Amino acid sequence: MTVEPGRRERKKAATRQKIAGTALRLFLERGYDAVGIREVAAEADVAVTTLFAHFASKEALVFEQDAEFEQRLVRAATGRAPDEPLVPALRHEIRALVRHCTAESAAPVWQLIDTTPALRQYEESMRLRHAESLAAAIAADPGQGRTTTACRTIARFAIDAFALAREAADPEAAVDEVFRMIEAAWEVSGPSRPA
Amino acid sequence: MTVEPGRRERKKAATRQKIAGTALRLFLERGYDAVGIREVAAEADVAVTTLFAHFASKEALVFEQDAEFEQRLVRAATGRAPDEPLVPALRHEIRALVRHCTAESAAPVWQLIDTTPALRQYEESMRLRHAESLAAAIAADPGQGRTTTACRTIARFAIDAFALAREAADPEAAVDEVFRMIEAAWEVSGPSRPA
DNA sequence: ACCGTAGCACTAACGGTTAGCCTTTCGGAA
DNA sequence: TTCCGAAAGGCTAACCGTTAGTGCTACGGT
Repeated sequence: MTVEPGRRERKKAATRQKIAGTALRLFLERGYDAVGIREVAAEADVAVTTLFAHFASKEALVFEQDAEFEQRLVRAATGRAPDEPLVPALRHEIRALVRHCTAESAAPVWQLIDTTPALRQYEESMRLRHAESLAAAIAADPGQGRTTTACRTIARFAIDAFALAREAADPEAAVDEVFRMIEAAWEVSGPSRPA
Repeated sequence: MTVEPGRRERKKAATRQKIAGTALRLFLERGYDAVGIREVAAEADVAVTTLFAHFASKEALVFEQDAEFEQRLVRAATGRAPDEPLVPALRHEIRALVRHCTAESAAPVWQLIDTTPALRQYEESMRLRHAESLAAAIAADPGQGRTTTACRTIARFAIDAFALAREAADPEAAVDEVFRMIEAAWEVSGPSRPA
C-alpha cells in the first residue's frame, strides 16, 4: 500500500506541499482575506483548477495536517493495550495535541486562524468531523457496552476539551480540568451496572 | 425600549418575514442549492442588497429563529429561582427545544437542513455561538464558583446534548442520557469543596 | 512497447456577497 | 408644523471562491 512512493506520488505530494506552503506564507504575510486564490495559484505556479484538485477549499489550505490530526485521535482510541482504559488514553493524546498546537512555532498560524472568521468556522466543522470519527472508533471497541449516543457524547466532549484548552490561559491545566469532568461523565454512562 | 412598534419597525419586520418566508418556501419546493439569491430576492420583490441587509448570508435565511433560540437558552440559565439548580433547568429547556425541533411540523425544514451540507455547517457554527452565550450566562451567575473553562465546558455539553438528541432515535431519552453525564461532570467541577 | 489513467492547464462561467451611490420615508427636535 | 437626519430600500457593477468542460502530457502497470 504505502510501499510505492513512485515518481508520480512524489510529484503530487510535492505539488501539494508547494501550494500549501505558498498559501500559508502569503496568508501570514498579508492576511487571509487579502490574498486571493488566483494569486496563490500564480505564486505557486499552478493552475487554479490544480489547486482545487489538491484542496477542497481555500480554508483547507491552512489545515494541511487535518487528516493526520484525525488519525491520531482515532488511533488513541483503537490502538491501545487491551487493559488500558479509554479516557486516560484520550486525555494523553489530547494533551499532546494541545501541546503541539500551542507550541511557539505554531503561534503565528493559530493567530491567523483565530483572527479570521472563515478559518474559525472551518476549524469548527473540522472538529465535528473528527468527533464523528472518534465516536465511531470508540463505538467499534467491543465490550465497552455504551450506547451510540454515549459514545458520540464522549467524543464531542474530548474534542471540546481540545478547543477549550487551546484558548485557555493554562492549556495543560485546562485539559486536566475538562477531563476530570469527562471521566465523571464516562463513569455514569457505564454499561448499565452489569449484574 | 420595546415600547415603540412604530411603522418603521413594523415595515422592517414585515419585509424580513416576507423574505424569510419566500426563501423557505422556494428552498422546500426546489432544494436549497437549486434556488439562487437573486431568485429569492425577485420572488420576495426586494433588491438583493435589501435581502443582505436583513440576513447576513444565504444560510441565515433558513435559521430565522436563531436569536430566539439563543435567548431561550440564556434565560434558562439566568432567569431561574435562586434555589433552582442549574443543570436540571438546562435539561428542561433543552428537552423543550428538542421537542420543538422534532415536532411533525418542523420535519420538512430539518430534513432540508440535514441534507444540505452548507446548512449543516452553518448550524454547527450557530450552535457554537449559542454555547458561548450560554457559557457567559452561566459564568455570570454569582456564587457558583466554577472556572471559566468549566462553564464553557458545561455550555458546550448542553449544546451537544441538543445536537445529539435531535439525531437520535428517541430524542427525549437521548437528552436524559446525555444529561446524566452532564450532571456528573458538573458535580466534579464543583466549587472546590467550600470550607 | 503500449494503453489507461492521473495530474495538470486553460477558459469561461456561475453564484454568493459587497461597494458605491442614490431615492424614499419615517421619527423626533426645533 | 416644519424640517432635518437617519434608516430602509434600490440599482449597477464588480469581486472572489468554485466548478464545468476540454484537452494535453507523462507516468505506471501489463
